[in-house]
Amino acid sequence: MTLRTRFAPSPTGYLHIGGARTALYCWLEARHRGGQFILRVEDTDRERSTDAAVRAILDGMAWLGLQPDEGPFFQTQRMDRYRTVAQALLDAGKAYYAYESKAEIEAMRAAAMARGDKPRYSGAYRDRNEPCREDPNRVLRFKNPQTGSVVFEDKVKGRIEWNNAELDDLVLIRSDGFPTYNFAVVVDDIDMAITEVIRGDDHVNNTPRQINLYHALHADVPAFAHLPMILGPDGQKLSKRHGAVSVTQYREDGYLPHALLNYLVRLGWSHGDEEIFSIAQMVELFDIGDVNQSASRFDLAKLGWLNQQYLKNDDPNDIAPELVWHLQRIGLDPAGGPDPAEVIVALRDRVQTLKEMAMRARIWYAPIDQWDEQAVAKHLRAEGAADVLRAAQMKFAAMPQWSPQSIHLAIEQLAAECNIGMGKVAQPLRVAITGTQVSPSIEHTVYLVGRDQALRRIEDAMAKMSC
RNA sequence: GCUCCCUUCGUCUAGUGGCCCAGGACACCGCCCUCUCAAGGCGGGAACACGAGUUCGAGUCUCGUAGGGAGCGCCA
Repeated sequence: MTLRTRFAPSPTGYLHIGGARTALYCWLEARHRGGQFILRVEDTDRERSTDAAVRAILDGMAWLGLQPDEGPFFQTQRMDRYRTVAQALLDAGKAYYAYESKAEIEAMRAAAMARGDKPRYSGAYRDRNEPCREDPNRVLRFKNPQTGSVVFEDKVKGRIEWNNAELDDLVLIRSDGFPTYNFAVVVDDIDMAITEVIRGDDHVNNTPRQINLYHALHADVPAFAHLPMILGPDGQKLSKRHGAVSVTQYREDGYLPHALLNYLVRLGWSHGDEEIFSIAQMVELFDIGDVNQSASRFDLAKLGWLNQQYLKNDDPNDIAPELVWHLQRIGLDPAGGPDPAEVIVALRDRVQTLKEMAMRARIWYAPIDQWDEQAVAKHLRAEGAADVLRAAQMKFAAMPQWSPQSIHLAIEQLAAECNIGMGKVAQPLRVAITGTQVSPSIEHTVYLVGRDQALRRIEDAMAKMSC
């Protein structure tokens, strides 16, 4: 039997970091073992599910490159199937109707708590064998075994044993006729032939009752792997407070999908001392059984470092479209300036994100809009700066070829001729070209702005100096 | 309250009884390089939650304590 995993988000919001890692692990496990990865949308909560959320999840997965082999399937389209299975369970005497109102159940829970038990349903209708009747409170409940225990070998957490006495008779079909989560998942996972259920460890508690359902339905029980949570930097549950939680927000913040994937795969899993993994390596090395058991915190600094690694090592031409996207986002016209791939090479040692890169690239795509007056005072109004700029301007105008190498040579010559250090040439030039005292190497700064623009900006700077 | 899960540097982790007076990475600090800012190179500080037990020997096995988390829904 081939291995099949599934990612089963509920469309009540965007794809968040925790969900993305679950999806990644499901996808990797399937790829690693030559199996299939299925996407199923758990939208039985009609109040909170939205089409926009479905789209957001699909977009997030597409951006990350986690394409499902099958799906998306939607639970709302399988209602008949759940009802059929529920009926079968009822006919087999493994389920029964119960008619308590919500208030009565509340009272039951309170009473159990008062006794020091966990709040649970009493099973009052379990053995009454009453004839079925119409009632707004009618739900179908599962006859959970009352004795013995459920044992399963979790691929991440190890052996987990649960006493059936701890479990109450869960609702299968709600009073509105819709299936509950625990019932729908089991039916779906059976129908979709899922062999390995990988999900967040907030589901461990559901697993024993689901296993009992598998047994009642005479189905093979899949393997389970429960992933520890991802916490915010402060150790608290990840939330909007912590900045970006949505995967698409990471695109907007300038991260490469590969970097995010790499960060996520290392959060809870490792392979010796390795930090950087190509997608192919992840697929080759990942094993769900090697995943850690404890929760981990999200560390933006490390993601930033990883992102820069990819910025530095990927082919600039591959990254260029992403940079163009960011340039346009901040209102810059990529056509009105240098080749984005060359910009990437000039800036990738200096920034961690494409968003920062786009902002720093402004100097080449737009005129100087604001002068750093401190820089002007220090470098432009300095002794001899005017002569240096004039000389540079002449050299630049006369150069047969416009390239970083030739510019570098020209500046070196100029420094030698005037018998001054590189700094005395580079800094005034930098301020003239960019309006600030921080930019990439001077030859790239000058080169990327283009010859015409360089000559013009030097001219403007000299005009500024004299007034 | 009850049940279940978790616990190695600030963070992510290596470690499957001797190779560990605990290794790597990020972050931090220092030095070098240097036209600014970076990147890079070199170096530094920094952890086995606590207590018993098993063993010749424990980060590694067992039990307990403390701390953290999850679940206990006609939510998923």
